[in-house]
Amino acid sequence: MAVSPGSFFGRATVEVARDLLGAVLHASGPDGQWTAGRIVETEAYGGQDDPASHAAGGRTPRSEIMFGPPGVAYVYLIYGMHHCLNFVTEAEDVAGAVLIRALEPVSGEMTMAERRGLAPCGFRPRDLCTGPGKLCQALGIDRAWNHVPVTFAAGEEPARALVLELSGRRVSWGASPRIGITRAREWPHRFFLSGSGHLSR
DNA sequence: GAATCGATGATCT
DNA sequence: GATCATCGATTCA
Repeated sequence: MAVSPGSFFGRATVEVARDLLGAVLHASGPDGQWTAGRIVETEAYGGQDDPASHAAGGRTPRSEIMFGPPGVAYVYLIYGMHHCLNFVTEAEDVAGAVLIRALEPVSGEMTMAERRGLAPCGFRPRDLCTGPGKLCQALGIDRAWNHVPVTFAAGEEPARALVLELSGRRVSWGASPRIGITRAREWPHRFFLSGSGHLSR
């Protein structure tokens, strides 16, 4: 793959959200355990022009990261108990981020189940990563991952590394309105792999 | 299977 | 003090 993380993520948020579909995300948790899943559902969030975005009100201490360099993780806590994983997009000083909504587990399912508090055997793979909060728990991601750079090849990092495998992406995707928000609901900024059995509800 | 509802804390006004 | 991009338990079917 010829592209760098900076050039891949430093594009229009909607394009990045669509191009992430089918890519495999590998993450090494705080315990050094690797897990991986295919990205099957994303949502694009913009800047001041997007009323549903954290950056809608301009730069604040929290949204500052969305204006920063592309290709890093943005993790925040929602409803007091769930983490959400985003990737920063667009050029520097332009706000944008892609929310990762659902994964199809590829490897490390046992580790995921353990982190999610599910039984070691008998759990359903569909219960592991079919939602933003669930996949963060399964991958061991919390706010300590803020600013973690996304790379395209495994490095030496023992823990809290994000490696994205862009090869082998599928092309059959769809778009729909975003989920669970109250503003700008009608924007078709949610993207998903057609026919995936691992989409969020 | 679908619908309802409460928990919970960082952030910003 | 209002907001919020969720989940899981519970209910009804």
